[in-house]
Amino acid sequence: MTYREFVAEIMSSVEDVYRRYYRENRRRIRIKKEDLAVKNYVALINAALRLSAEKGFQAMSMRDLTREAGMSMGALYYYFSGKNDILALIHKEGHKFVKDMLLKYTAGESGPAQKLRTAIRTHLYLSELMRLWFQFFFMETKHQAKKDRKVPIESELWTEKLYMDILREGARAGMFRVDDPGLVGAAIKSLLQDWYLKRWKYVHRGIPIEKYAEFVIAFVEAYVKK
Amino acid sequence: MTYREFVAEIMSSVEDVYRRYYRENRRRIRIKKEDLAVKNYVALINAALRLSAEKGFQAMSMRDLTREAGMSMGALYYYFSGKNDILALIHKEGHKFVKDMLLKYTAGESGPAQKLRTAIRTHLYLSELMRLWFQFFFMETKHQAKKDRKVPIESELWTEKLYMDILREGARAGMFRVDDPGLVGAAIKSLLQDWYLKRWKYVHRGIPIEKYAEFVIAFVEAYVKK
DNA sequence: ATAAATATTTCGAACGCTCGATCGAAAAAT
DNA sequence: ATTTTTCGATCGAGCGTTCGAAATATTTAT
Repeated sequence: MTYREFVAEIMSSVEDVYRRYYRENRRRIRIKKEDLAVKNYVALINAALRLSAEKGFQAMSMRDLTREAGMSMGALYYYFSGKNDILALIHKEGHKFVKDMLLKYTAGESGPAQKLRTAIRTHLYLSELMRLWFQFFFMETKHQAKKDRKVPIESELWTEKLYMDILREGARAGMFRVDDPGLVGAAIKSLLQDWYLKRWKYVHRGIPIEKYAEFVIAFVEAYVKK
Repeated sequence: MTYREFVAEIMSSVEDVYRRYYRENRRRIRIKKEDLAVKNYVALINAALRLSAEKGFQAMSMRDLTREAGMSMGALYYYFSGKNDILALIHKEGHKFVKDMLLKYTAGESGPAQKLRTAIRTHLYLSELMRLWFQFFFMETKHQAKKDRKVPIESELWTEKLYMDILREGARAGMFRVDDPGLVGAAIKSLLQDWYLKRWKYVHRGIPIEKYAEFVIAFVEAYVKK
């Protein structure tokens, strides 16, 4: 599957993220009309992700955000009851979306070899489609209060476990040789992360995402192949 | 070489970093006594690195810094003419130190195979010894003005070139099979980075640094081995 | 050797500014 | 007529930086 095909398939599910957030938090949210809320959450989160990528979430002021989203301070506080709500939305809904998509795409595969390839490819494609989200996950996690670090840490461990389970399954089936699935799982995550954390490097060298996916798969398989 | 041995060898060179900074910037710096300056730069940068790791450089206030270093606001501004000077010191002197050490340790090795192993091990050990520096390099680069991103970007590309050159040398000597040394170099950097960016994971699992070094070397060699 | 004079360093209050958040009034939708 | 949403001025707190006075260290004069 090429990246283009992947995007075409998945694009429609994106707005659902905001609709679910609105429905789950109706009581807190002062806006009553769902469609209006969803429309403005899309604009606000896109603006917040853009500004956070530029200067960091901390350095982004609520005034910056209103300017970027074309909204006043007063209106903004009808959608979020504070700056921290924005951070929480991105982390919580974002990680849930990633998890759902990874599960959906890997569930269809039969053998561990093919499952490993599909997981890597889907994960990489997702990180490209949601580039600003992934960058946000990483950059804006470190310096949070303990309780706000829970979601990102659990998500990190969950995806790593996804890879570990595939590797173990392959080892049981006699297809892989894996002495330490934990280290290999961490290595896969690290290689995938490099694509969006050092994006400027790969863009500058003109490396297409499909080629990078092939490279990561080959790199990992060289180590686990019997 | 174990990590302990490496630390014992290198520790003494650390204070030199501050002494050189002071001598090269004497004109700007309002403190006249070199030893006093060096002593307080050590305390100030250590405090700045600790606070930056905790809450990020942006979120660290100059008042936080004076509290952590046991110094008043007025005194602080005798050592730095602004918050940005602190950032610049860490980036510039830090990267220079890393480069010097990598060169020093890899220069001694003869063949490309041994050179690759030594580079990986030295790089990893350095990142552990200077953990807060490396974390700072990564976290505090993204959101800087263009001109302040130059040093980190050049350093990233320099170390990657170090690996690329070793890989090419090995390919010429017929010892390695490397189709794309750029991608392999980037992958090595990514794996090394994971050690200090996701340190909590490795600490939590009780993986010693020597074991991780062996893993990275084995992982890379499995791919480049003919 | 000691006191006076000078140079160096430290101190914390104060300044101007921007921040996140609030609020009552205006506008728009129902 | 009522509800819902938007607006931008306003608040107190905290920011980076400055500054004149106090404290300390060093040099000079006696």
